[in-house]
Amino acid sequence: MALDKILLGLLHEPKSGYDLKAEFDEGMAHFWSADQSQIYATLKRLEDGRLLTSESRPSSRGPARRVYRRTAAGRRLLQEWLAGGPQVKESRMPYLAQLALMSELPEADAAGHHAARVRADFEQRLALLQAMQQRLFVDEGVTGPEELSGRTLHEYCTIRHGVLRLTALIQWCDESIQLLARKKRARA
Amino acid sequence: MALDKILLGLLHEPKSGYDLKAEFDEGMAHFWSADQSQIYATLKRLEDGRLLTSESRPSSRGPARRVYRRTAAGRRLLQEWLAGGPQVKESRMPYLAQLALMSELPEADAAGHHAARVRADFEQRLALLQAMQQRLFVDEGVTGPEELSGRTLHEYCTIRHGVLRLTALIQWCDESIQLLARKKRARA
DNA sequence: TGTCACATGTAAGACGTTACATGATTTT
DNA sequence: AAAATCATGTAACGTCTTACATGTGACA
Repeated sequence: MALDKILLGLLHEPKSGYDLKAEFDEGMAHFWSADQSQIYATLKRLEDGRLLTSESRPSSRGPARRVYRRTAAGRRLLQEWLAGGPQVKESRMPYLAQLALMSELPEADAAGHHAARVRADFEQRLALLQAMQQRLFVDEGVTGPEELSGRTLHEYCTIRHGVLRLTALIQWCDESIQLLARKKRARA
Repeated sequence: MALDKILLGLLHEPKSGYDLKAEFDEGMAHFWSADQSQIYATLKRLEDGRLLTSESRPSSRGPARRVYRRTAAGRRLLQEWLAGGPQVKESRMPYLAQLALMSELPEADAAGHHAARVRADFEQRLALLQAMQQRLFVDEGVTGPEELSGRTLHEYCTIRHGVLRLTALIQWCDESIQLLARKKRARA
C-alpha cells in the first residue's frame, strides 16, 4: 500500500512511530492522513518484511522509543514506487454526492445552502494552508519559492496545490450558489 | 456509510444492482466510485435493515433482475444525511505524497517529470468532463445551465466542480513544472 | 460456435477507523 | 495532585478491492 512507501520516504532519517504520526499531522494533513494505530501496525509489518530495522532507545522524557531506520531494500522499494509513475485516482467526495441528491429535500434552496456551508469549510482550510506557506518561508528564511530547493521545494509545491485547488473550489461554490439561487427566484 | 445513502438517493425510482453500477460508471465516476460487489452487498444489507425492499423481475434479455425500491424509512434516512451538513474531508492524494518524497530519486528533475505526467492525466479527465457537460446540454436541449433545474442542475454543478478543479490543477502542474525546472537550471 | 451484454452473487484479503489499555515524565 | 505530553501497542469493527463463480439471451 501507499502508506508503506510514505513511511519509507519519511524515514530518510531514523524516527519513531510517534515522530511519524506528528509529521503526518503537521505537514502532510492536507494530502494524507494516517491513524496512529495504523502507523504502528505498518511499521511492524515493514520490519517483518526487512524493509525497516528497529531498535529501542531510551527517551529523555517518557517511555523508551522504538526507532526505525530503513534498509537498502526499503529504499529500493520506495524508489521504484516513485519512479513507477504518478498514482492519480479520483477520490470520493461525499459533499458532491450530497449535492447531486439534494433534490430529495423539500426546501427550495437546500443545495445553495449546502454549497454555502461547503464554502465556509474550504475557506478555513485555505487559511490554514496559507499560514503553512508563510511559516515555510519564515522557517527557511526566504521570501519566495525560487529560493527553495529539494524537500522544502517539494513541500511548497504540495501546499501550493492545496491553495490553487481550494481557491478554485471556493469560486465553484460562489458560482453554484448564484446559479442555484437564480433558479429559486425564477420559480418563485 | 455514505454509499448507503447514495444508493438510497439513486433509488428515487426502482432499479437493480446492475442499473446502479451503470449509473456509478457513467455519471458519478468523477466524484464517487463503487465496486459491483460492494453495491450488491450494500443493497442486501439495506434490505435487511428495512430501508429497501426488492422483488425479482424477469428481464427482457438475460437472467431475472432483482429490483429494489426504497421504503419510507430509507427516504427518511437519506433526507437526514442530506440535511445533516456537508461531509467535507481531505482525501488522500498519492501523487502528492510521491511528489513530496521525490528528492529520494537521483534524477535531477524527477519531480518535474512527475508533474508533467500528472498534467497529462488531468487533461484527459478534463476532456471527459467537458464532453459530459456538452452531452448534458444536448440531452436536455438547452444552451446554458440557467435553463436547467432539479436533478439535472445539480448534476451540472458536480460536473462544473470537476472542470474548475481540474483546470486549477493543470495550472498548478504548469507552475510546478516551471518552478522545478528553474531549480534544475540554477543548479546546472 | 463464440463472444458480447446482461445479471447476480461469494470469499478473501487489504486497508482504515475507533476504542481501549498502559505507563513514564514534565508542567501547572 | 492533576493534566499535558511522550510513547507504544491491541482488538474490533467497518469499508473497499480483487478475484472468482455462475448463468441467460442476442447476435455475428
